[in-house]
Amino acid sequence: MSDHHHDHHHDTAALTKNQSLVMGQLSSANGPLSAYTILDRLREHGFRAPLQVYRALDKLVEFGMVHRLESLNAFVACRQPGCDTHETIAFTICETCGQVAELSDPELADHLKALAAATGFVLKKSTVELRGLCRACGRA
Amino acid sequence: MSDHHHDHHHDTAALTKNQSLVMGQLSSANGPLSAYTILDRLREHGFRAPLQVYRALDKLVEFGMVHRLESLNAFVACRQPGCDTHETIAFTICETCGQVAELSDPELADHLKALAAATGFVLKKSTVELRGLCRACGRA
DNA sequence: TTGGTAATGTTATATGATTACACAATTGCG
DNA sequence: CGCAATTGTGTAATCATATAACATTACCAA
Ligand SMILES: [Zn+2]
Ligand SMILES: [Zn+2]
Ligand SMILES: [Zn+2]
Ligand SMILES: [Zn+2]
Repeated sequence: MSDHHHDHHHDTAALTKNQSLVMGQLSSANGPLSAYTILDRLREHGFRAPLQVYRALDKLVEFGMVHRLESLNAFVACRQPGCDTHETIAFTICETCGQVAELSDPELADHLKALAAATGFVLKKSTVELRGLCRACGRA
Repeated sequence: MSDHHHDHHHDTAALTKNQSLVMGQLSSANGPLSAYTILDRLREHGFRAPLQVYRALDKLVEFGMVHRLESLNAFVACRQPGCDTHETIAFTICETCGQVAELSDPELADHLKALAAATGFVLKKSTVELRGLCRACGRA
Protein backbone atom coordinates (compact mmCIF):
# COMPACT_ATOMS: atom_id res chain seq x y z
CA MET A 1 0.00 0.00 0.00
CA SER A 2 1.23 3.48 -0.79
CA ASP A 3 1.00 6.31 1.66
CA HIS A 4 -1.96 8.14 0.24
CA HIS A 5 -4.86 7.93 2.61
CA HIS A 6 -7.16 5.37 1.03
CA ASP A 7 -7.39 3.27 4.11
CA HIS A 8 -10.49 4.19 6.02
CA HIS A 9 -10.71 7.93 5.54
CA HIS A 10 -12.84 8.83 2.53
CA ASP A 11 -13.50 12.41 1.49
CA THR A 12 -16.22 13.29 -0.97
CA ALA A 13 -13.73 13.76 -3.82
CA ALA A 14 -13.01 10.05 -3.76
CA LEU A 15 -16.64 9.12 -4.34
CA THR A 16 -18.03 8.10 -7.70
CA LYS A 17 -20.82 10.07 -9.31
CA ASN A 18 -23.62 7.88 -8.00
CA GLN A 19 -22.09 7.67 -4.57
CA SER A 20 -21.82 11.46 -4.44
CA LEU A 21 -25.42 11.92 -5.47
CA VAL A 22 -26.68 9.50 -2.82
CA MET A 23 -24.39 10.99 -0.19
CA GLY A 24 -25.64 14.43 -1.11
CA GLN A 25 -29.23 13.44 -0.48
CA LEU A 26 -28.43 11.90 2.88
CA SER A 27 -26.28 14.82 3.95
CA SER A 28 -28.90 17.40 3.12
CA ALA A 29 -31.74 15.45 4.68
CA ASN A 30 -32.44 16.15 8.32
CA GLY A 31 -33.19 12.53 9.08
CA PRO A 32 -32.97 9.01 7.74
CA LEU A 33 -34.12 8.22 4.20
CA SER A 34 -35.24 4.94 2.68
CA ALA A 35 -33.47 3.67 -0.41
CA TYR A 36 -36.58 4.22 -2.49
CA THR A 37 -37.02 7.79 -1.25
CA ILE A 38 -33.46 8.47 -2.35
CA LEU A 39 -34.23 6.85 -5.68
CA ASP A 40 -37.25 9.09 -6.22
CA ARG A 41 -35.27 12.19 -5.40
CA LEU A 42 -32.53 11.25 -7.82
CA ARG A 43 -34.71 10.40 -10.79
CA GLU A 44 -34.17 13.88 -12.14
CA HIS A 45 -30.45 13.13 -12.02
CA GLY A 46 -30.88 10.05 -14.15
CA PHE A 47 -31.45 7.35 -11.57
CA ARG A 48 -33.80 4.69 -12.83
CA ALA A 49 -33.43 1.59 -10.67
CA PRO A 50 -33.12 0.64 -6.99
CA LEU A 51 -29.80 -1.03 -7.60
CA GLN A 52 -28.15 2.27 -8.38
CA VAL A 53 -29.06 3.42 -4.91
CA TYR A 54 -28.30 0.19 -3.10
CA ARG A 55 -24.87 -0.13 -4.68
CA ALA A 56 -23.95 3.38 -3.64
CA LEU A 57 -25.31 2.80 -0.16
CA ASP A 58 -23.28 -0.39 0.23
CA LYS A 59 -20.11 1.52 -0.45
CA LEU A 60 -21.01 4.49 1.71
CA VAL A 61 -21.78 2.18 4.61
CA GLU A 62 -18.52 0.36 3.98
CA PHE A 63 -16.68 3.71 4.05
CA GLY A 64 -18.38 4.54 7.35
CA MET A 65 -20.06 7.63 5.92
CA VAL A 66 -23.56 6.25 6.21
CA HIS A 67 -25.28 4.06 8.77
CA ARG A 68 -28.13 1.69 8.22
CA LEU A 69 -30.92 1.79 10.77
CA GLU A 70 -32.23 -1.74 11.03
CA SER A 71 -35.42 -0.88 12.83
CA LEU A 72 -36.42 1.63 10.15
CA ASN A 73 -35.02 -0.01 7.02
CA ALA A 74 -33.48 3.35 6.31
CA PHE A 75 -30.13 5.07 6.02
CA VAL A 76 -28.66 8.12 7.66
CA ALA A 77 -25.52 10.17 7.04
CA CYS A 78 -22.93 9.85 9.77
CA ARG A 79 -22.66 13.07 11.70
CA GLN A 80 -20.34 11.93 14.42
CA PRO A 81 -16.79 13.04 13.71
CA GLY A 82 -14.42 10.15 14.20
CA CYS A 83 -17.29 7.72 14.22
CA ASP A 84 -15.18 4.98 12.71
CA THR A 85 -12.85 4.93 15.70
CA HIS A 86 -15.64 3.64 17.93
CA GLU A 87 -16.66 0.05 17.59
CA THR A 88 -20.11 0.49 19.00
CA ILE A 89 -22.57 3.20 18.24
CA ALA A 90 -26.05 3.62 19.57
CA PHE A 91 -28.75 5.57 17.81
CA THR A 92 -31.61 7.45 19.36
CA ILE A 93 -34.67 7.67 17.12
CA CYS A 94 -37.44 10.07 18.01
CA GLU A 95 -40.84 8.54 17.36
CA THR A 96 -42.44 11.94 16.95
CA CYS A 97 -40.15 13.96 14.72
CA GLY A 98 -38.00 11.20 13.27
CA GLN A 99 -34.76 12.83 14.32
CA VAL A 100 -31.83 10.46 14.71
CA ALA A 101 -28.79 11.06 16.88
CA GLU A 102 -25.63 9.02 17.24
CA LEU A 103 -24.24 8.17 20.64
CA SER A 104 -20.86 6.67 21.20
CA ASP A 105 -19.80 5.26 24.50
CA PRO A 106 -16.77 3.05 25.02
CA GLU A 107 -18.26 1.75 28.25
CA LEU A 108 -21.32 0.55 26.38
CA ALA A 109 -19.10 -1.28 23.94
CA ASP A 110 -17.28 -2.96 26.78
CA HIS A 111 -20.50 -3.77 28.54
CA LEU A 112 -22.00 -5.43 25.50
CA LYS A 113 -18.85 -7.32 24.76
CA ALA A 114 -18.67 -8.61 28.32
CA LEU A 115 -22.34 -9.50 28.34
CA ALA A 116 -21.93 -11.53 25.18
CA ALA A 117 -18.67 -13.09 26.29
CA ALA A 118 -20.33 -14.36 29.45
CA THR A 119 -22.25 -16.80 27.27
CA GLY A 120 -19.29 -17.63 25.08
CA PHE A 121 -20.47 -15.41 22.26
CA VAL A 122 -17.88 -13.69 20.08
CA LEU A 123 -19.23 -10.24 19.27
CA LYS A 124 -18.63 -8.87 15.77
CA LYS A 125 -21.15 -6.12 15.33
CA SER A 126 -23.69 -4.44 17.58
CA THR A 127 -26.99 -2.92 16.64
CA VAL A 128 -28.33 -0.58 19.30
CA GLU A 129 -31.33 1.52 18.37
CA LEU A 130 -33.21 3.42 21.04
CA ARG A 131 -36.76 4.55 20.39
CA GLY A 132 -38.44 7.31 22.32
CA LEU A 133 -38.76 11.08 22.42
CA CYS A 134 -36.02 13.57 21.72
CA ARG A 135 -35.49 16.50 24.04
CA ALA A 136 -37.66 18.84 22.00
CA CYS A 137 -40.55 16.41 21.55
CA GLY A 138 -40.33 15.18 25.13
CA ARG A 139 -41.03 18.66 26.48
CA ALA A 140 -44.41 18.81 24.75
CA MET B 1 -63.93 -22.14 29.92
CA SER B 2 -66.08 -20.32 32.46
CA ASP B 3 -62.92 -19.25 34.21
CA HIS B 4 -61.36 -16.68 31.93
CA HIS B 5 -58.33 -14.75 33.08
CA HIS B 6 -57.12 -12.29 30.49
CA ASP B 7 -54.80 -10.20 32.63
CA HIS B 8 -51.35 -9.79 31.16
CA HIS B 9 -50.38 -13.36 31.66
CA HIS B 10 -51.21 -15.31 28.54
CA ASP B 11 -51.00 -19.05 28.39
CA THR B 12 -51.50 -20.99 25.19
CA ALA B 13 -55.08 -21.81 26.08
CA ALA B 14 -55.99 -18.14 25.76
CA LEU B 15 -54.70 -17.91 22.22
CA THR B 16 -56.94 -17.96 19.21
CA LYS B 17 -56.63 -20.65 16.59
CA ASN B 18 -54.37 -18.65 14.30
CA GLN B 19 -52.28 -17.37 17.15
CA SER B 20 -51.80 -20.93 18.41
CA LEU B 21 -50.75 -22.16 15.01
CA VAL B 22 -48.19 -19.38 14.58
CA MET B 23 -46.93 -19.81 18.13
CA GLY B 24 -46.60 -23.53 17.52
CA GLN B 25 -44.36 -22.99 14.54
CA LEU B 26 -42.14 -20.54 16.41
CA SER B 27 -41.94 -22.75 19.48
CA SER B 28 -40.94 -25.84 17.56
CA ALA B 29 -38.41 -24.00 15.40
CA ASN B 30 -34.87 -23.87 16.69
CA GLY B 31 -34.36 -20.32 15.49
CA PRO B 32 -36.09 -17.28 14.13
CA LEU B 33 -38.61 -17.57 11.30
CA SER B 34 -39.76 -14.99 8.79
CA ALA B 35 -43.45 -14.27 8.47
CA TYR B 36 -43.50 -15.80 5.02
CA THR B 37 -41.76 -18.96 6.18
CA ILE B 38 -44.45 -19.33 8.81
CA LEU B 39 -47.09 -18.73 6.16
CA ASP B 40 -45.68 -21.47 3.95
CA ARG B 41 -45.58 -23.93 6.81
CA LEU B 42 -49.17 -23.20 7.75
CA ARG B 43 -50.67 -23.46 4.27
CA GLU B 44 -51.63 -27.04 4.99
CA HIS B 45 -53.55 -25.73 8.01
CA GLY B 46 -55.55 -23.36 5.85
CA PHE B 47 -53.41 -20.24 5.86
CA ARG B 48 -53.64 -18.36 2.60
CA ALA B 49 -52.42 -14.79 3.14
CA PRO B 50 -49.63 -12.90 4.93
CA LEU B 51 -52.08 -10.96 7.05
CA GLN B 52 -53.13 -14.08 8.86
CA VAL B 53 -49.54 -14.46 10.03
CA TYR B 54 -48.85 -10.80 10.70
CA ARG B 55 -52.00 -10.35 12.75
CA ALA B 56 -51.14 -13.31 14.92
CA LEU B 57 -47.55 -12.11 15.27
CA ASP B 58 -48.69 -8.65 16.34
CA LYS B 59 -50.67 -10.16 19.17
CA LEU B 60 -47.97 -12.60 20.20
CA VAL B 61 -45.43 -9.79 20.33
CA GLU B 62 -47.90 -7.72 22.32
CA PHE B 63 -48.32 -10.62 24.75
CA GLY B 64 -44.55 -10.86 25.11
CA MET B 65 -44.48 -14.43 23.81
CA VAL B 66 -42.61 -13.57 20.64
CA HIS B 67 -39.86 -11.11 19.84
CA ARG B 68 -39.21 -9.38 16.57
CA LEU B 69 -35.60 -9.27 15.42
CA GLU B 70 -35.22 -6.03 13.51
CA SER B 71 -31.93 -6.88 11.90
CA LEU B 72 -33.33 -10.12 10.46
CA ASN B 73 -36.92 -9.13 9.73
CA ALA B 74 -37.83 -12.29 11.57
CA PHE B 75 -39.56 -13.50 14.69
CA VAL B 76 -38.52 -15.79 17.50
CA ALA B 77 -40.37 -17.42 20.38
CA CYS B 78 -39.43 -16.04 23.77
CA ARG B 79 -37.48 -18.59 25.74
CA GLN B 80 -36.53 -16.47 28.68
CA PRO B 81 -38.84 -17.17 31.63
CA GLY B 82 -40.05 -13.93 33.12
CA CYS B 83 -38.89 -12.03 30.09
CA ASP B 84 -41.65 -9.49 30.46
CA THR B 85 -40.32 -8.35 33.81
CA HIS B 86 -37.18 -6.99 32.19
CA GLU B 87 -37.44 -3.75 30.28
CA THR B 88 -34.37 -4.33 28.16
CA ILE B 89 -33.41 -7.45 26.34
CA ALA B 90 -30.43 -8.04 24.13
CA PHE B 91 -30.24 -10.77 21.55
CA THR B 92 -27.19 -12.60 20.34
CA ILE B 93 -27.49 -13.84 16.78
CA CYS B 94 -24.96 -16.32 15.46
CA GLU B 95 -23.98 -15.54 11.90
CA THR B 96 -23.01 -19.13 11.24
CA CYS B 97 -25.78 -21.28 12.65
CA GLY B 98 -28.52 -18.69 13.08
CA GLN B 99 -29.05 -19.49 16.71
CA VAL B 100 -30.57 -16.69 18.76
CA ALA B 101 -30.21 -16.26 22.51
CA GLU B 102 -31.82 -13.74 24.81
CA LEU B 103 -29.80 -11.86 27.35
CA SER B 104 -31.28 -9.77 30.10
CA ASP B 105 -29.23 -7.42 32.17
CA PRO B 106 -30.69 -4.71 34.40
CA GLU B 107 -27.39 -2.86 34.30
CA LEU B 108 -27.55 -2.65 30.54
CA ALA B 109 -31.04 -1.20 30.80
CA ASP B 110 -29.81 1.42 33.24
CA HIS B 111 -26.79 2.17 31.12
CA LEU B 112 -28.83 2.74 28.00
CA LYS B 113 -31.38 4.81 29.83
CA ALA B 114 -28.65 6.99 31.32
CA LEU B 115 -26.87 7.31 28.01
CA ALA B 116 -30.05 8.48 26.35
CA ALA B 117 -31.04 10.72 29.21
CA ALA B 118 -27.71 12.52 28.97
CA THR B 119 -28.93 14.00 25.70
CA GLY B 120 -32.45 14.65 26.96
CA PHE B 121 -33.86 11.63 25.20
CA VAL B 122 -36.77 9.79 26.84
CA LEU B 123 -36.23 6.11 26.19
CA LYS B 124 -39.30 3.98 25.43
CA LYS B 125 -37.96 0.86 23.78
CA SER B 126 -34.50 -0.53 23.15
CA THR B 127 -33.38 -2.70 20.29
CA VAL B 128 -30.09 -4.45 21.01
CA GLU B 129 -29.02 -7.13 18.58
CA LEU B 130 -25.52 -8.56 18.74
CA ARG B 131 -24.09 -10.34 15.72
CA GLY B 132 -21.20 -12.73 15.92
CA LEU B 133 -20.42 -16.35 16.67
CA CYS B 134 -22.03 -18.48 19.30
CA ARG B 135 -19.92 -20.61 21.59
CA ALA B 136 -20.18 -23.69 19.42
CA CYS B 137 -19.44 -21.94 16.14
CA GLY B 138 -16.69 -19.82 17.67
CA ARG B 139 -14.69 -22.91 18.59
CA ALA B 140 -14.39 -23.97 14.97
C1' DT C 1 -82.13 -10.24 21.00
C1' DT C 2 -79.23 -6.93 19.73
C1' DG C 3 -75.28 -4.46 19.34
C1' DG C 4 -70.23 -4.00 20.03
C1' DT C 5 -65.69 -5.90 19.78
C1' DA C 6 -62.30 -8.98 18.28
C1' DA C 7 -60.89 -12.30 14.95
C1' DT C 8 -60.82 -14.00 10.31
C1' DG C 9 -60.75 -14.36 5.08
C1' DT C 10 -59.44 -12.45 0.67
C1' DT C 11 -57.59 -9.45 -2.82
C1' DA C 12 -54.72 -6.09 -4.07
C1' DT C 13 -51.03 -3.09 -3.34
C1' DA C 14 -47.08 -0.85 -1.18
C1' DT C 15 -42.37 -1.07 0.23
C1' DG C 16 -37.70 -3.02 0.57
C1' DA C 17 -33.88 -5.69 -1.60
C1' DT C 18 -31.53 -8.89 -4.81
C1' DT C 19 -30.36 -11.70 -9.09
C1' DA C 20 -28.76 -11.84 -13.64
C1' DC C 21 -26.67 -10.06 -17.46
C1' DA C 22 -24.57 -6.60 -20.56
C1' DC C 23 -21.57 -2.89 -21.02
C1' DA C 24 -18.41 1.14 -19.93
C1' DA C 25 -14.73 3.39 -17.20
C1' DT C 26 -10.63 3.00 -14.50
C1' DT C 27 -6.61 1.13 -12.91
C1' DG C 28 -2.24 -1.41 -13.01
C1' DC C 29 1.34 -3.37 -15.45
C1' DG C 30 4.52 -5.30 -19.13
C1' DC D 1 1.12 2.27 -25.61
C1' DG D 2 -1.79 -2.39 -25.42
C1' DC D 3 -4.05 -5.37 -22.65
C1' DA D 4 -6.30 -7.55 -18.72
C1' DA D 5 -8.36 -7.10 -14.28
C1' DT D 6 -11.18 -4.65 -11.52
C1' DT D 7 -14.66 -1.62 -10.48
C1' DG D 8 -18.64 1.00 -11.60
C1' DT D 9 -22.93 1.46 -14.29
C1' DG D 10 -27.60 0.51 -16.73
C1' DT D 11 -31.68 -2.20 -17.09
C1' DA D 12 -35.15 -5.67 -16.45
C1' DA D 13 -36.99 -9.04 -13.82
C1' DT D 14 -37.85 -11.08 -9.67
C1' DC D 15 -37.90 -12.04 -4.81
C1' DA D 16 -39.02 -10.67 0.02
C1' DT D 17 -41.39 -8.08 3.53
C1' DA D 18 -45.48 -5.61 5.09
C1' DT D 19 -49.89 -3.10 4.88
C1' DA D 20 -54.51 -1.22 3.05
C1' DA D 21 -59.15 -1.98 2.19
C1' DC D 22 -63.18 -4.31 2.70
C1' DA D 23 -66.35 -8.18 3.68
C1' DT D 24 -67.61 -11.66 6.85
C1' DT D 25 -67.87 -14.38 11.05
C1' DA D 26 -67.45 -15.58 16.12
C1' DC D 27 -68.06 -14.13 20.56
C1' DC D 28 -69.48 -11.76 24.50
C1' DA D 29 -72.37 -8.68 27.15
C1' DA D 30 -76.27 -5.45 28.05
ZN1 LIG E 1 -21.42 7.62 12.58
ZN1 LIG F 1 -38.44 14.54 18.31
ZN1 LIG G 1 -38.10 -12.96 25.80
ZN1 LIG H 1 -23.52 -20.68 15.90
